[in-house]
Amino acid sequence: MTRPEFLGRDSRARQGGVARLLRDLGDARAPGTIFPAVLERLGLGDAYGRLDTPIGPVFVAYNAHGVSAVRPGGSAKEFEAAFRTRFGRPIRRAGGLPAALAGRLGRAFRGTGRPSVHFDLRSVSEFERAVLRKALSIPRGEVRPYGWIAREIGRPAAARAVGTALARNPIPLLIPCHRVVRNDGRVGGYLFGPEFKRRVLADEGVDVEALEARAHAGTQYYGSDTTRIYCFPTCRNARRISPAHRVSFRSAAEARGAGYRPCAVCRPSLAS
DNA sequence: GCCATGGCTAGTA
DNA sequence: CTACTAGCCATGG
Repeated sequence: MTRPEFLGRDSRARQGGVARLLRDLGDARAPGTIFPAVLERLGLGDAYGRLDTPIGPVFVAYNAHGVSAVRPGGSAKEFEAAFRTRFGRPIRRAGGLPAALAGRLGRAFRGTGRPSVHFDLRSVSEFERAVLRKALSIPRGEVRPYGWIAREIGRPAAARAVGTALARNPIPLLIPCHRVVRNDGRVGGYLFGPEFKRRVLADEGVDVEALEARAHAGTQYYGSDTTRIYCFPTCRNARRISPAHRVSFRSAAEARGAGYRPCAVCRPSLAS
């Protein structure tokens, strides 16, 4: 049996004490009906609060392990119902979000400062965790294809499964599944609809029009004829290429054929 | 270039 | 085992 894994900088430190004890109880297969009740009694169950963000109000659920769920808009009742359906455990409304958490969340949603929010991803599979972790590495203002995530996590043929994994992202927006797009540059699907995805991306500074213009033109990569390196067009390096030195490629094969090598930052392709 | 269709894919309920 | 997908690629009009 594999140990649960958590994302976050000091996740190791969080595995001590009561949380550790309770998790071990979980490993010993404590009955699912008792386990949440114990957590609840110790104040370690899930609570949630509402938060205003640049893209509107969101509900955020959290517990001792970190943020467990996020959902934009809707009513408190809907959020509670969705949470219970998804996780099968109770949730209670917090009077207000703890000040420290509210501060971290505010910075995370605004994209300022270093990321400092922990996530509770105990309920997701190994594969989904790998996908979500990789999505987390896509910088604000940039996008990467589904197929890129698949390659990066060592499952180059699992692009479609990456889509289904992202569709089940329990913590959208904070884990930026909206930054994952189709290989041809089109925006692709989203939990809350493609329009919402476009809006969030635009809010982060992505030029969605340019994205689609490139899809239209069949441009997948930009290269610099001075460095002979090619990038995803939204890569921070690609954005520094002056128009005079910028070259468009329709495929990695074309770029390589022209003597260009992949950017080490955005890693547009790993093999051949 | 567009769109539709079908095959193929890997992971989940 | 079946029946789903926020995909991808090739093909044909």
